[in-house]
Amino acid sequence: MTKICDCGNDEFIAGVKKRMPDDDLIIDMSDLFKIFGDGTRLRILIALEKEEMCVEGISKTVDMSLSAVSHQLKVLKDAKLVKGRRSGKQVYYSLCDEHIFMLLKTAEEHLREERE
Amino acid sequence: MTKICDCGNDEFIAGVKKRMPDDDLIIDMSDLFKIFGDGTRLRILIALEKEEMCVEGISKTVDMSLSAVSHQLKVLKDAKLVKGRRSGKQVYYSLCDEHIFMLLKTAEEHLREERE
DNA sequence: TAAATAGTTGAACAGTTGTTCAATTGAATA
DNA sequence: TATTCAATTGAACAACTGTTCAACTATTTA
Repeated sequence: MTKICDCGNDEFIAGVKKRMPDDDLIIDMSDLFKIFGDGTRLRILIALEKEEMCVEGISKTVDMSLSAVSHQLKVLKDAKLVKGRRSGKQVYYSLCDEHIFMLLKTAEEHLREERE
Repeated sequence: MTKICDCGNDEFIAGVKKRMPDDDLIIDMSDLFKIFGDGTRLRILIALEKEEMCVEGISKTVDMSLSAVSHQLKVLKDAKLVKGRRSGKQVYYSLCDEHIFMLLKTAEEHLREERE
């Protein structure tokens, strides 16, 4: 008979809702994570952390076709995660923001710890 | 005539490759990010950071059907991000690991900074 | 200017994902 | 025990995603 769960109480739910970040921020967050959530893109980002590279170099490093890499670079560029600078025939890509790399490091460390 | 890009040099590529994390880790990382890359799951995680809740409570908080929430809870449970404890008719869910929450906070802060 | 090289782009396709709906399970209560 | 409530599960379906292929653009070199 006793109500254990407070979830029937609308005020309780409203209280939790109020403490959540606003919807726009949550959408932005999940969009950002979505970008990291693909192996090819993640490998491109990690590769670019090591070296600035042209598309062909990235393609060889991550073992993906030139076209596939170029498509993903566009996604990363649109998300302002990488930038390209043209030099002659090549376009050299690098990370926009080293800052974003803390995210990847944090995830990496978490998983490493989880492993042993 | 001068070769500007070092990407034609196989040793250069091999060098970058060697400095990358191994494939398994990259797959684990992208799998983790994939989970955060969905708005419903992200909202569930953020809600559970605030309060332990039963499925109906979560469902009301994130404005999704009971079934949709339950399906996503299974994904989160399989990934060891949340755990459930049964108490009577209800199952109460909470975060497995507050540690993982640093990731979300890092992303949130990054986006907040980017905004203004 | 013509050819070659580096990269981009759009359409198409297969594979994956998330939600809904209906059926089902598990626990408490009448 | 039969009923009710809370949650889970599986199938189906639509929407989305990532790769490939072919065509195209931009820059350099012959």
